[in-house]
Amino acid sequence: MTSHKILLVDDDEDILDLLEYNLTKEGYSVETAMNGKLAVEKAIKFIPDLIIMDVMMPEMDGIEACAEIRQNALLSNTIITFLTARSEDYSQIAGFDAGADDYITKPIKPKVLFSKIKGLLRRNTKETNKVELSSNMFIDREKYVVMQNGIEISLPKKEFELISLLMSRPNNVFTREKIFSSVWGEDIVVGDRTIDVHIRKLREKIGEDYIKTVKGVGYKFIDVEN
Amino acid sequence: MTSHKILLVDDDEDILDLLEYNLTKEGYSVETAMNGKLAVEKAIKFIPDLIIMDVMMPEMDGIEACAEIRQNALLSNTIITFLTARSEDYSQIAGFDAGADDYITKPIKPKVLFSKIKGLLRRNTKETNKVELSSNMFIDREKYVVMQNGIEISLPKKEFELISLLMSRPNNVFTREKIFSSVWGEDIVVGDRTIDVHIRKLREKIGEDYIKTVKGVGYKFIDVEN
DNA sequence: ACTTTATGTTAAGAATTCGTAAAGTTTGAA
DNA sequence: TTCAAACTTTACGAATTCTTAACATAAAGT
Repeated sequence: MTSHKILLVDDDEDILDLLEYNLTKEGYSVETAMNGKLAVEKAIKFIPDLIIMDVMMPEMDGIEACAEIRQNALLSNTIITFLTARSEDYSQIAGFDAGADDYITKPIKPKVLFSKIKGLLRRNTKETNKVELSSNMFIDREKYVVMQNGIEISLPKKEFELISLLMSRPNNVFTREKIFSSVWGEDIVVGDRTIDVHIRKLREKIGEDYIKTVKGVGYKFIDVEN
Repeated sequence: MTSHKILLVDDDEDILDLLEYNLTKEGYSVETAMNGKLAVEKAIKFIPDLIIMDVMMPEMDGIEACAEIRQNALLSNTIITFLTARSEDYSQIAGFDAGADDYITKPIKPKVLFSKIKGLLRRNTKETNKVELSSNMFIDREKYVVMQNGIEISLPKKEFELISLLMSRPNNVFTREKIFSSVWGEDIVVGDRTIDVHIRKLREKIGEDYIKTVKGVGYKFIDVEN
C-alpha cells in the first residue's frame, strides 16, 4: 500500500495532535509544523501529497507559506487546503490567489475531513506521481527511484530531488539559483561546487547525455525524443 | 503563419461543431472536449493558447477543470474564458477565483466572439516567453535556445541575450549604448569591438541576413516576412 | 580621390565558469 | 559508539566564453 503523505500546519498543538492521531490511524503518513516558515521547510523535505494549513499563524501566515510552496517545482503536485473559520471569508479569495486548492472550515468535523481528504488525494493520484517522458525514463516519487528502460535506479535524496526537478520540465533550463532554492531551500547556504558534484554523480548513474550544462545559466534535462 | 491553438469545451456537440467550424475557418488550430475531465487531459497534451469552456458540464464542471488547469505550470500562459448564460452570475465570482481570465456570455454572437478571441490572444502574445515572429524564428527563454525552422540553436549567454534583445523588437534599431546597457549592464565597461564580435558569431550561427547594421546608429533584427 | 570614421574580421589570451577527485563533515542506522 | 553512506568542501585542472588588439574593409564627408 502506498501511504499518502500529509503535512499538518497549525499553531494550536491540540489540533495538530488530534488530527495527527486520527490521520495516522487512517493509514496516512503524517508530519506537522507549527508555523508557516517551518511548514515550508518541512514541505521541501517531506514532499507531502497534501498540506492542511491554518490560515492564521504566527511567524508566517498560511497565505504567504502557500505562495512560497507554490514557487517550488518539486511541490507542484502537492495539494494545499486551508483551514479557516467560517467567518474569515477574506482569506478565501486571497488563498485561491496564492494557489490553494480547497478549504476546510473550522470547527473540523472528522468525518467530513476524512472524506474530503480522500477525495482530494484520489484526484491527485490519477494525475500520478510518475513524471513520464516521451523518452524511456521517468520518475517514481513513491518508490523514490528513477526508471530507465524498465530498470530501477535508486538515488540518494539530494540527487533524486535534483533530477526530479530537472525532469519536471524537460529541456527547460534551471538556473543554479532556482536549483538551490528548490532542492536546498532559501536559507541553506552551500558552496558553489556542490551542485556540480551532484550533477556528476547523476551523470555517472543515468548516463552522460541526459543533463546538459548551459554555461553561465544553469542545467537542463534533455528529452532525447525531441 | 503561427496559428494559435484553441481548446473548446462544451457538453453540447452542436455548439462545439459550430465553433470549431468557424474558428478553423478563421485559421485557428482547434481541439474539442465534451467535459471538464477530458478538457484537462487534452489541455495537457495540446497546450492551447486559449481555452473556451462552458461552466456547466457533466463529469467535472468548468470551475473545477479551470482550477486544475491552473495547477499545471505548462499551461500558465493559457488563457481561460468561460461560456456562461447571462443569468448565472454566481459563476462569475467562482470562476475568477479558479483562475479564469474572461467571460463570454451565451447566446454566442460569432462576431463578438471572434473579436474577443483576437484581443485575448494578442494580449497573450506580448506577455509570453516565446518571442514569436512572423518569420520562422523565435526565442525560447525557458529552454534558452533560438528556434529556427524547428531547429534548436543553442547559444552562449551573451550571444543569446543579444539576439534576444534584438528580436524583442524586430525591425527596430538598437543603438550600441542601448545594447550595452541591456546586455552588459550600466556599470560594466567593455571595448568597442566587443559587440561586433558577438554579432559576427551570431551571423555565423543563424545566417548572415538576419541582423542588419545601421551605420552610425546600431543594429536591428530583420523580420524577413515584412 | 583622399581622409575620416565606423564597423568587420581574426586569432590570441583573459576571464569566467564548470568538472572532478579526494578529503572532510554530517547523518542515521545498527 | 561505530560505521557507512550521503553530503559538502577544497583545490586545482579543463573547457568554454568573452574580450582585446591589430589590422582590414566599407561608408560618409570634404
